[in-house]
Amino acid sequence: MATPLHAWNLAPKQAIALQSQLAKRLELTDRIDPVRHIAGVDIGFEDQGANTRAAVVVLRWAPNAASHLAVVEKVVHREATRMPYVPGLLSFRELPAALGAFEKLAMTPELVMVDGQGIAHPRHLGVAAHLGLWLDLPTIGIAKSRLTGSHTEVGEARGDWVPLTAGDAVIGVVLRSRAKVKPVFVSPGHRLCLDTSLSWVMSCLGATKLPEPTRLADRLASRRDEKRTPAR
DNA sequence: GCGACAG
DNA sequence: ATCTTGTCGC
Repeated sequence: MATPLHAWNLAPKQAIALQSQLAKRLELTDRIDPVRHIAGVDIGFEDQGANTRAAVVVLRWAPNAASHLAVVEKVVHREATRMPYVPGLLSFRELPAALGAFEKLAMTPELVMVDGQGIAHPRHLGVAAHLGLWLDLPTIGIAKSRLTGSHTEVGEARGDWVPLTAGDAVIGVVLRSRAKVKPVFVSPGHRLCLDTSLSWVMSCLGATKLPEPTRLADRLASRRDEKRTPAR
């Protein structure tokens, strides 16, 4: 039978085929509404991996207001883990829970930043790209390490960056988001070009290496957060 | 055949 | 990702 247009519990071979099909639908040019809110998404695991914990944090984007980058909504969603971690197939493991979190979200952000790769993926469909297609929202992938592609050394000053390439194609940038700290890998997910993706990430940088949306989602998705905020 | 390999 | 304490440095 034909490969289903979408599904989560797929055998690796089917999942790979689906990624190649979905990648054809990606829009890598800007198609974004005026930004008022930016969401950060990240996934964590509990009970030795048996359960998946998805976190979405929405920040206000108002450059000239006191409420700039203030948190306006937070959501945590848990569900049983369905797939193991397989390099290149991360979205099949993390997206079900992420979508569950978005369903609980009261508002819709105009831009979404995801912890992981966008198109900087073997078949151009990293978690950020896959999520962008599913939600039909502009997404950007910010990964803490490299999955694929090659690059030269990055300058050590905050803001320095070099292109991440795969053959002749530029699939992302390696950005030194913080002086002397391991760089992050930025790549567009959906409905944005690389230049725009990079400028959004840079404009959301705070005092740490991760842009605020992703940093806060990271904290919420992590077990570390429970120690700060008693479970409930 | 031998590495590399987001979270 | 997760298991985990202290410790080096701005």
